[in-house]
Amino acid sequence: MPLTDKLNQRQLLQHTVPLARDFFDRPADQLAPALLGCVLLHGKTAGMIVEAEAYLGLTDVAAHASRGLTERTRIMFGPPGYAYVYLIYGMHQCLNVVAAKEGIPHCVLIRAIEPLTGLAIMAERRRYSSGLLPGLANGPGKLTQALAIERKHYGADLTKGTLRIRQWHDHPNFDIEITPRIGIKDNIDWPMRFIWARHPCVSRR
DNA sequence: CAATAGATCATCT
DNA sequence: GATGATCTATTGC
Repeated sequence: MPLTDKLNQRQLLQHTVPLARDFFDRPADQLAPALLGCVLLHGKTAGMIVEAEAYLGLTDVAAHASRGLTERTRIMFGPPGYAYVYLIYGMHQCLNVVAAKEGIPHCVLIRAIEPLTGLAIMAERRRYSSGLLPGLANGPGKLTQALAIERKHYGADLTKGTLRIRQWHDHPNFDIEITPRIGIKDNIDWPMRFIWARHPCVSRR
């Protein structure tokens, strides 16, 4: 049972518009819900963001940037709209979107997408053959592998280029559910995980 | 179904 | 030298 694209590349570009830099210029807890429903593209593959977590920089012990500026966290201290990509558990890449103004190291972790175009390419990259849509990119490590996002994309400009985020001309209507974040040890009760409510492609139902 | 072990390495202490 | 913003396979109920 091969997965079929919901849209082709032309239709996707026709129905979406680029995001300007100032779209990203807000605190992470406001950017995260705003990114739900937006489309993340890389080359011939793309998916709609359905789950994201906010990390609030210096005021958030769970955030990498809370312990200050290092070689790894440098990009978060710069202007918004750039990619913060890092390796976790020795094997998975995680994609974050830098939020807020220069000097304020907020970011949003993209945790799940609904695959829209290039599904066959994504399935091949993940060696995924179950034919079930939800499992293809419902997790931070799964989506980066499906979209071939790696550490070389650290610092990529997400407003343009091959790795980028666009917004629907007609933004979809949906409820947002907010829960605590996944997999962290500090600030575990903070409700900073934003989910497209009842969407099948969210991680950890 | 839920719980858990193991894989694996850049980054920071 | 320890530690993860994870995933998968496997075990056990």
